Amino acid sequence: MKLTSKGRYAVLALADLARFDNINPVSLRDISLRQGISLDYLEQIFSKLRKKEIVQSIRGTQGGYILKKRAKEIKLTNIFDAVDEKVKTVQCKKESKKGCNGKLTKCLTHNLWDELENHINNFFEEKSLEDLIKKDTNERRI
Amino acid sequence: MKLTSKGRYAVLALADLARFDNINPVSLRDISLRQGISLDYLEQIFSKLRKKEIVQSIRGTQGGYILKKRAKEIKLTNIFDAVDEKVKTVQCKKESKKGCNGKLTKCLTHNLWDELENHINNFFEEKSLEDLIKKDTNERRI
DNA sequence: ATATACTTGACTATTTTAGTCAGGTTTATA
DNA sequence: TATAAACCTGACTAAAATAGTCAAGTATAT
Ligand code: FES
Ligand code: FES
Repeated sequence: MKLTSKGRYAVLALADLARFDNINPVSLRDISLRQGISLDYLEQIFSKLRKKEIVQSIRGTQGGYILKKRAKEIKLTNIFDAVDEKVKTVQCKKESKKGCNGKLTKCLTHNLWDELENHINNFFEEKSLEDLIKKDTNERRI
Repeated sequence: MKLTSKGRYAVLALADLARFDNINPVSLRDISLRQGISLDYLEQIFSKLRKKEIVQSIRGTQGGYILKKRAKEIKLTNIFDAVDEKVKTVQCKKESKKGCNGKLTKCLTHNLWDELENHINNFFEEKSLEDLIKKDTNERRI
């Protein structure tokens, strides 16, 4: 059960962006250098973030990205949703009445995994980008 | 971020085992048939569970496995630990002082992922096998 | 003009997962 | 004591997912 680097990078890059956002657009090149993430990979990620209206792009020289919403309004849920990082604990299709291997009833552990999924998603619903940069500023990191 | 089937199967198989445990040893063949898990795969899993003293094997005809501890005392944590299903959210080594890409300080998101890891592990610490079969018996499933 | 920086889609190496397979050993029971 | 049920072990492998790379653009501030 692990977090993929796509999700991890998306949040990291946005946290970086959020810190410089108030001044100028931030170029992916800068984020790439500061955070050690491949530029090409960042582009893939930001393309998705833009489509979900989490960031806005500004083209041309001195261009870059800015947040499209306030940091407080961007929850981890929104970010993960944008980059298709999803939490999946059950094996069956959740909507279906059928169980794990096409059985007629849900398996012994179905409810447990469902609870787990909610438990994790709650965490993502609660945390916003703002929480991240607030905490960080206190500790003075780069 | 998803649960692997090794972890899912381990818990499912143990839940099945726990329900019949009071009478006779339960053979992997039975679990395999009831839960639709490959016998060979189950053997791999139970070998690990045995090494961590979660189950005990009884060889020969009419043999099988029984729980080595009370269902109440077997937490999901113990099961996941046995089968090497681990929660991994940070990219860096947790013990090390260094950050994500060998940087000198921890990255912007390190604390966040660490919180997440704890959040998930708390869930596993709280749930025992007993919780699972109790809940199930109420609902009469197979 | 031109360099900077966004944009897109296809492609690929690596790693992880989810098993399979073969060849054992042990022991209850007929 | 023969035999079949069931545990035991390690090596192997196909498929899926991940984590990128690469190529070929377009837009715009200076
Ligand atoms: S996880 Fe849903 S039925 Fe098994
Ligand atoms: S996750 Fe630990 S430093 Fe980035």
